[in-house]
Amino acid sequence: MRLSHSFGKTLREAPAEAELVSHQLLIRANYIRPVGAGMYTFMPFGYRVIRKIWRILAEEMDAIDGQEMWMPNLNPAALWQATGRWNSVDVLFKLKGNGNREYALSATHEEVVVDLALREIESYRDLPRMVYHISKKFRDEPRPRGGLMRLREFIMKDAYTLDRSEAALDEYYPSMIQAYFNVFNRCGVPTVAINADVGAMGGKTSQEFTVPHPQGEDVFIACDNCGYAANVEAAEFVREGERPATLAALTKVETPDCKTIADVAAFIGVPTSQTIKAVFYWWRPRYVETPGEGQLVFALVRGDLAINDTKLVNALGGGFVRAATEDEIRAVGAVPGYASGVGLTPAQGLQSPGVMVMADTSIEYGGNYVVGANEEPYHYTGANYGRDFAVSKLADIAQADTGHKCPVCGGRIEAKRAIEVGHCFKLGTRYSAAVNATYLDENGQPQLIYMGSYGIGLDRLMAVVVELHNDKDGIIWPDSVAPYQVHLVHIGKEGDGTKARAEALYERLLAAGVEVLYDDRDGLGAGVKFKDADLIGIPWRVTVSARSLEQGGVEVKRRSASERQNLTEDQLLGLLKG
RNA sequence: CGGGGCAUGGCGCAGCUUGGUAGCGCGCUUCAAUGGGGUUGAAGAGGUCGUGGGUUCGAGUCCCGCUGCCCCGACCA
Repeated sequence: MRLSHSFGKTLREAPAEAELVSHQLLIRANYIRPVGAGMYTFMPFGYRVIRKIWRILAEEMDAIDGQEMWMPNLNPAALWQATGRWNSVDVLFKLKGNGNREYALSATHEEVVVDLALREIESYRDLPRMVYHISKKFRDEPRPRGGLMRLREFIMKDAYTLDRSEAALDEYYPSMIQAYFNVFNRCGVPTVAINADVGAMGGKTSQEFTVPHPQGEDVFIACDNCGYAANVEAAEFVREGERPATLAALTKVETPDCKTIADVAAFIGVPTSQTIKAVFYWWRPRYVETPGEGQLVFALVRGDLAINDTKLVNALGGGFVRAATEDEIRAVGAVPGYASGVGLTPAQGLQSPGVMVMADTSIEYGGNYVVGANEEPYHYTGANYGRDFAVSKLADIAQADTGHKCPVCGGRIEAKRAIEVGHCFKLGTRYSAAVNATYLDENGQPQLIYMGSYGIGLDRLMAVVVELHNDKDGIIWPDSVAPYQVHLVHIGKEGDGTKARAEALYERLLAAGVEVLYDDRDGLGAGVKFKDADLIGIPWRVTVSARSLEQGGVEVKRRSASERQNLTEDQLLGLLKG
């Protein structure tokens, strides 16, 4: 490619709104251009990087018996209604065609795949199968951000496995995990696989592939001692503390202006771990909030811990929660700031009368608590679980954090930020059951197909590569995903004969099958061309100039290194081919 | 959805406090010089100041509405 013919150009300054390094560099170096919030055009260089990642993905998927196909991005509403996700996936883009026909833009492709499986898979002889495709996904994200990090329209490799049984899926699963590590390693992105919440995907378990990064959106828990790693939405930890030997009497004390745990603990003179925090949520079964649907959920956790919403939802068996309003709280007889389970009658379940009181198991690891009196401005001291208040359900709903005890080895865990670049889900029969996708086993009996789904966002992966591979001058692409292998730079003035030599080398490299970006622009100083080369970040820089010719040929420099060496053209070809 | 910020030429910004018909750097065009780290000089092109309304003799500037974009949070397959 001749730079003199390339579409678009590099920018000296990035747009002010670009904050992430990858965002700034990808725009400055002419890889991407913004179109709207969460929408980007991949310029020619950028698209070449996407194609490189594409090829790596295809190779790794093919290596584990994957078959690449291509599914539509426009889906009939019926497909999504059949699995129940038409109304439960909040980020689903919905649109209407002529008349009343409704469609969804593909947010993912479980629906299409399970519908295909329903039609194509008849016998156990048709299993197992693995199909994948690389195409656009559309999600109405409330807040796109970070350039390519979170988009409304993005490119995803999504693979789907169809198996006879859970055991068969379990057997295959590790090869997919390995393929994922291969993909990320080949792209120069070392990842950590962590246990994660399955979220709206449904299913049993999932592994998230993340890259530790200070500006990542995910928080995960890691144990340096044993290697335990999990997303905070799923991370477990050991509750520490003991029940006191003697239980104090329940005593009401006046606590003026004590609306937070810290206030109360300081006022009474106890550690926060000797208090119980009460948090109110409004739970509803579907994302869409309908008046009259849903109910208040009262969540309790020991005062030194915090509640994790996702864990709470899982403990409730699904649905959605938001913070309850003050009116909703008062309606059940609790007082915001002075609330506790004392005096409340816990419901047996979501459908039963009474107040749903969810408590973290941590309240069992302590006692003689300071809790709200449900009366302003009073708290109780000496409150004990079981004697003074009851709960609907004890569950693991507290968020693990730095300093807590590892559930595996008892070591100290740490909370870290990370970017999620891939996710593997064991879906089980979540989708096949919804549409009754079955096969006939050896006995002629219909059995549900076991599914798995496995995604990698190409755009986000590209951004992460840049986050990990750059310096003050620009991008430093790993060879595997670089848009070109060689950045050929010509420096010289008209009539000095250098241009002809550069042109000849360009033709020779092309003939040898080398991917070359050739800076053939006339009249530019060496500084401009070198700055652009550094910004664009192609692995090899090859310079043809009067100086290089005097020294016998071409000057060769790795983008990642500072040394330069002079080689003959033959040596250069040998280097690139070797 | 809650909080904050921004919107002036392709990009980065000034002008707004105190209303008087828009300016700087980069980039772009032309010419000349330079020719190994965003080089230099000269001459140019390019903006109904996001949008709708209001106040005013007069609005980029003041007031109200809307839209878009960015950041934090919520949310997030």
